[in-house]
Amino acid sequence: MKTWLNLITAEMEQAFTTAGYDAGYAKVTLSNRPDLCEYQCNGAMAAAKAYRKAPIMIAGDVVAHLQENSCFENAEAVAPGFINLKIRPAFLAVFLNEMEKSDNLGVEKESNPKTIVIDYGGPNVAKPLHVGHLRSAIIGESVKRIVRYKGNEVLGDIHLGDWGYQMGLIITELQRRRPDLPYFDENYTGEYPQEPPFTIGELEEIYPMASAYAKEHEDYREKALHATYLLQNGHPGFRAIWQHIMKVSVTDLKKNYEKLHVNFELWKGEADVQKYIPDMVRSLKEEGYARYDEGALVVDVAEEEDNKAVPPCMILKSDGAALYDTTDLATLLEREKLYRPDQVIYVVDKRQELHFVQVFRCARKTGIVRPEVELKFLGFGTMNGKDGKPFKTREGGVMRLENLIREIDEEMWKKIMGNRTVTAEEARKTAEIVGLAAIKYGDLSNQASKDYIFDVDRFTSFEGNTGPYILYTIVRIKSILNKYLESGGSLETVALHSAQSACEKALMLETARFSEMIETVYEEIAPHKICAYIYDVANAFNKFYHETKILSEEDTEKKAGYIALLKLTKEVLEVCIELLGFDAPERM
RNA sequence: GUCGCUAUAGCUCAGUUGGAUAGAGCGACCGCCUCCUAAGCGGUAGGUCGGAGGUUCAAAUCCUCUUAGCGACGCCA
Repeated sequence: MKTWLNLITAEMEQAFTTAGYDAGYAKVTLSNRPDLCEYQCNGAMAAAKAYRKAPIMIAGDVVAHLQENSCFENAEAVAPGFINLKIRPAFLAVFLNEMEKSDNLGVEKESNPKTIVIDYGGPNVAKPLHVGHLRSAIIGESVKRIVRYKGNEVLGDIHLGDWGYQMGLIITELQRRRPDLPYFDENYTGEYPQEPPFTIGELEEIYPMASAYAKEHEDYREKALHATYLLQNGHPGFRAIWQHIMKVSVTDLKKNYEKLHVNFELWKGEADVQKYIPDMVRSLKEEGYARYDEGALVVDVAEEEDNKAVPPCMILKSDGAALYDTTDLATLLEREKLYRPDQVIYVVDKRQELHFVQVFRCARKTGIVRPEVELKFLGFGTMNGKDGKPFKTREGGVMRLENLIREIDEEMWKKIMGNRTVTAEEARKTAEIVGLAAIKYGDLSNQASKDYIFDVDRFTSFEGNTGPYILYTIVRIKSILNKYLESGGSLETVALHSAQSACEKALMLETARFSEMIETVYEEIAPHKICAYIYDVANAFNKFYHETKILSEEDTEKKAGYIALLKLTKEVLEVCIELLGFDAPERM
């Protein structure tokens, strides 16, 4: 099904063509002067130069050539050459009824579905999730849902940090506390225990303690580094501990991400790709891509057009150890091998951009990825506190994600209890649903690439452009539809009619934009445009609601038309919040 | 030092890829509940789009210069 804008542009193109002008000038856009018109076409002004004619002449010409019964109820040429357009209500109603009946509210699936891997999340095993992980999770999940909605095959990969120094630290600390464990007995030959020697609570206490201690004590640090080395080289006892750490930690991570409504198809990590590194390094050397520089093995990735120096991609440190360039290359290698993706999208802190430029270039140059694979870096900005500086706890420490969520839920709960008479238990559940919406909407309504200010008071507010306001609007619609059903109405038989009031038409025009909006969001990977859109829809609905008696409308035909419009509005809003990654409650 | 990003109302942000009088929300002020959730709706005040040039019928948007803030620049990830 064509998008609304394409549909009405097609009529304008037809008018341009019959008037003797290139159809390329016929693009119709949303009006920026709502007081004058609903849509406009500025093509006459662009065409003026090419045809050596006054723009107003062209505009008048085109208007005269519009078909008698076109989708435009009114078309007017205005100085210096604008064409102001008003939509014929009956035409709009027909479009919306078709949209309602179509499969995806009129959104076309990708004709050549791609296989896409999205790399987001990126938590470190054994370290608690903190606010720094929030943006990647929220944005990545939304991006995943958007590209999937368009019909692509999408794999979300959490890309765990599970192979680093933190593992050595934990092993070292565990050994200090419990040297009697079999993992540390070099002569031990039996099976290691099935049960992990720690709980998630202990693990979370061990890591920060060991990390701080190592900074103060050089010998301890050396030991942890050596333990890391032994682990990475297959020490059986340490491998067994590593397995325990992974199991305990991943279980906990799954629980936490679930709370955020973020889920991953792939729980791959750095450890999974270590096995590819030796062969990869060998072939990079053999094929002449890699060279030694100051003792380190590097691949040059600078290009002539660069106006800044792009340092080479480092494959091995001078001590022979791999580093993150290496791991990311090996990860691409594995993805090619296992999934053959058409596209890989990285949702990562924008400060890592240079690193990914290096990795992408190196992967292309050396043939680790096929030339046609699209590698995309989606950098996001920092989440700041009200003071404009990176978000911290009141004490100045790193804010744990759990605590942040708890704080928001608590705030939400207070507001719900203060305003409505619901049971405390229902309020708890609702607070969690609304709280998640508050956090996600607060994040996603900003452009991902920019830094933004995380303001609890503002995000949890029910007023203005917030998650709770959107949910409130949906709940209002649900409530009316439920009452309609209770009174014996059916949602199956209703159909939209031509708008009879300005606010009804405004709401219909907003809903009609849905598929066009999705196309833009998909092309630009811009979730914040979904937020801007649903805010417009919610405003249009609330105005309509305020001015229209729906359930008490006596003309049953008319009432059914209203109900159909509400139903469609609800569907649009629900698809949108689904793509943003949160749900609406039944009541609030 | 080099390169990049950002700068729009008191605050937080949009701005349909160059169009008409630059828009929202919050905060301030003023109205609207016998009525489907007032967690709503309407209105008033608030701007040299960081600054200076340029490109053209038209610039917040494109180009150059400039100021300020932030960030990245081989052996951490």
